Amino acid sequence: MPDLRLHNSLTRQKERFEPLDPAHVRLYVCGPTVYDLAHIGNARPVVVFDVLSRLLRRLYPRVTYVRNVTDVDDKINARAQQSGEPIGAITARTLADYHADMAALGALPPDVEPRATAHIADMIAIIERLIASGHAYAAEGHVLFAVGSFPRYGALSGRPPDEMLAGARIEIAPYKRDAGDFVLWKPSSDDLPGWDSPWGRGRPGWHIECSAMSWRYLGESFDIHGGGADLIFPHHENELAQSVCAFPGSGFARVWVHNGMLLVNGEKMSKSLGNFLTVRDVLARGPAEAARLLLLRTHYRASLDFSDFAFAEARRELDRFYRALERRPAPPADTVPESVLEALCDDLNTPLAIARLHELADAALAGDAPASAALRAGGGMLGILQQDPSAWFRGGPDAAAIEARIAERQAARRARDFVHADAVRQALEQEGIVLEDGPAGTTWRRA
RNA sequence: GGUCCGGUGGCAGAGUGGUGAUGCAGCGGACUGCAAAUCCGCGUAUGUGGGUUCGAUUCCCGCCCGGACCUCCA
Repeated sequence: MPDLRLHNSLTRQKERFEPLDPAHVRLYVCGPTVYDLAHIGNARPVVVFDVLSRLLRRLYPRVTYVRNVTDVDDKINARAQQSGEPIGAITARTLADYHADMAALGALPPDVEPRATAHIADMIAIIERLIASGHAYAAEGHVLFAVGSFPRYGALSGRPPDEMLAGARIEIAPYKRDAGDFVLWKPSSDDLPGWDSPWGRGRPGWHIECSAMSWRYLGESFDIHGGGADLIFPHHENELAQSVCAFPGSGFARVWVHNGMLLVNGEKMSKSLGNFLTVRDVLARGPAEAARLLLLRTHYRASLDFSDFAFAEARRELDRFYRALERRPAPPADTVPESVLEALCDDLNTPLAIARLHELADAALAGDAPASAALRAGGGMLGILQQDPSAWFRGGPDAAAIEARIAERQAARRARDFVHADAVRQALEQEGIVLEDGPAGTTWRRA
């Protein structure tokens, strides 16, 4: 079994992964803020960390994967105000949609999916600890984290605190001691969600929930913290500062893993730019499995330019894999080939793992049944190639009607009426159905 | 402006201090009634200028280009 090596954003180096407790690996990933449909950029970390969790489960006896749900947030409040829909309804509906979309992309649910609103007491407990230890202060109903109290502030994002503020385009609230201080707790007016606290009725700042929920489910120190690269600053920097100051001596997350951004036409996909493509949009254009493969064809830390062309290409690649599986049916096997495991263990090199799958597909097409079994098992590590090839090629409605027309063509061919036979072929081709004549008869697939 | 990341064939995309993976597309051939698929074969790439080295795509420096973060963001 190869050693797992991961790139740690904290050290900016690839390091050998050594769990705090080899009997129990703990992973925390930042999840969605539930106010709108997930876009394909939101799906990238889900798919990436799904692969990481599958790999960890293969390598270690027990893994706890926590992914939070942010269900208290000013974007949610704004959405509710704008549409008139109650906050609870928005978050419940959006979370259900999120679950459906991520399941369609083949992502397994995390072990724990805690919601921020269910952990207000944990957040208050951490804030109290921070105040007691001099790392936070209350001012005008707010509680702020004092960045000056934490010398290592800026280490994760690589920004010395003073420089960090020079170009910041934020208006500095007058009650802040230091321009970089950030909100742990803020007051809520009556029309906004709020909870009673030692500082009055209010709601949490953005970062504190992750400190609270990771603490609650994984402890003061855990192994891996994941999320999008855009979260490094300020979210993860702040989270790290809060947690380490609240629990002195703890290391918080040992390894920080960040996925690169998804681009559309060379620009970052983001809600503010309005150029986002929802997972739904993507699923309407092609198979979910092709979307998943597309997300894994690029190394997770690199940026990935989403395009229809790449989506179609991913689909053709899957055609090849499923063709190999169909030609050489293999019993289910869960012996993941070493070549695939080795690629994944090298900082989750999914593009290389996919290249290794192609080697197996070649062997399977040449008649090697064990290679076919290995292909399916290796695909399983990536969360692909688990469906029946027949469903991949011929799934969907109208199968019976298509079969009937193929039979009609076969009759024509037997009668050597090739004009009629070709007319049927062409008609089906117009409908996106490709026929393949072989020694065992004619088979078909959707192009 | 500050910090960081990256520039590999037509496209996508890995690895590597010493003959440059893999896929898609393209071309030629085999196979096929015709196709499709498959198989065989072919071609084309390391942004740029220096440095280190016997040798650099790989390490170092400058430059150019692209992107991210510094504000909600996956």
